[in-house]
Amino acid sequence: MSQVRVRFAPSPTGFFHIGSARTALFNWLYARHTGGVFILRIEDTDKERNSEEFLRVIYDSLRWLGMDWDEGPGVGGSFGPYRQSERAPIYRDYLERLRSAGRTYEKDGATFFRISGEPQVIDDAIRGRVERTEEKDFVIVRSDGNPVFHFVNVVDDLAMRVTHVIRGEDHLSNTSKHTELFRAFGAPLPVYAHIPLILKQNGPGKMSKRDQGALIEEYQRRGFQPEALVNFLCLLGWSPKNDAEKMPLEEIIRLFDLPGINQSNARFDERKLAHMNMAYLHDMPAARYVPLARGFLERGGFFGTTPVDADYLREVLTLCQVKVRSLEELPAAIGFFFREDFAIDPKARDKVLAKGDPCARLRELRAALEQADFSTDATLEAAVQALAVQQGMQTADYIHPGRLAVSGVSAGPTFYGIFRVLGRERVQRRIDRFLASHSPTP
RNA sequence: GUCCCCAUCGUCUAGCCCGGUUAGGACACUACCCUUUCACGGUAAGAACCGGGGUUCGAAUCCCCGUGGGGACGCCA
Repeated sequence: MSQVRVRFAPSPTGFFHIGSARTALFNWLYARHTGGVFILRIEDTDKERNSEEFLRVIYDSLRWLGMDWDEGPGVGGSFGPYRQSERAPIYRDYLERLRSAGRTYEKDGATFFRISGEPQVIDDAIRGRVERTEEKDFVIVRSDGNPVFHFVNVVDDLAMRVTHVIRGEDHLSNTSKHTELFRAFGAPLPVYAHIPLILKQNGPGKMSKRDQGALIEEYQRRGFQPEALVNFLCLLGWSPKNDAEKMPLEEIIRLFDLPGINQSNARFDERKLAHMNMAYLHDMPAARYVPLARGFLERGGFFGTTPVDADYLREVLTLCQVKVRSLEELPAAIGFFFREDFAIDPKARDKVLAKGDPCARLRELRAALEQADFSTDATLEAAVQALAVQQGMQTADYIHPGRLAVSGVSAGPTFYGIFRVLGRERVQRRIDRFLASHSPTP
């Protein structure tokens, strides 16, 4: 069989969303799996609703997710141009073929296609045999002279020698129009593969651009890993059948195939996506994680104009690496490492202050820290344990007020790690400040 | 309304094609362990074959009918 040629054909009429990304991904994966060609074609025949901004979002999102196209805008190819708005002469030629075959007629200024009315049968790669009979002639050229989706879609698939049409199930009912056209051109049908839809996580219906968590650029902005999103997305409607979930892209490409795609719609679950993203973050080597996190924080203006010490930042980031599900949680998680004016969580404070004599413990801790070895977590732990034994206290009696005094919250990375990274001077200063504002004594 | 597609834990799914499983995994949830926090990690528990008819010794698996869900019915794509 000849080389597989698939295409992703978005129209730039809105932001790029999860459903489109998954359709693109399945096409891309199939092309890479088979050694075929992945074509990007822009379906911009609706002049009213197109915008250059949306077009840019499509390119950016595809690139961000790592889906490179072999033919299409920017890279060219033998079957261009790849924007439908630039293919008018081709559509004229094909229209003429239909006209001379007596398959068109004019009405109200528009050009209609005369259907055969024969039952249209396809052998869908995912759904099997599907039969549907088209009942009405339909418009292929609007009265303003612009050709319509069904027509240009088929003409381009024909002209671009597309072998497999992998698209959402919402097109299944349209397929009878398309096969009518293919047959009118005397052309063989491509292989159709109608993939299940992604349903919104709350409420009925398929996911749309306006739904929570629907936009790809949103995940990019929030610091999700594109590999994690790709991994999550490929598992929505497809399974490697071996219980594997987190897989390297090469593995996904190797295992991906049309028969592995299931037939029922899948509901989007942001919690599972968050978990996948966390898994990617955790497994990332520091050499990659640190610059990535740093870049994200810089873009968000986290450091302001203050220069950061690279070594200190690396310590902070690696200490907190296992604490975040996505990079967007980073600023809140590491803020206290970079500023003295961090807020004290009132609930945590009330809880700590309610038990025993935390201020006395803090004074003891501060004094003990004078001699403590800050070089490793273990030496700090030993120092605090020795202090507890000496005072007849629990280490927890020091840990909880200590954590609150230096970070303002009750949760975070390991207590000793925070002290080690912050360093003696800063820890003592924060304890002093906490004591000054929270001691019951005058 | 007409037509098309689909149906396993709350969610994503394996198993179905080629009938015989304690119906498996993951997310989420719960408990315990670890860390005297939280998270991570570990262990355990709960949790599903939409309903009804067939076929069969035997049905999640094959067939039919319901029901439910989704989609399409534009001079949108």
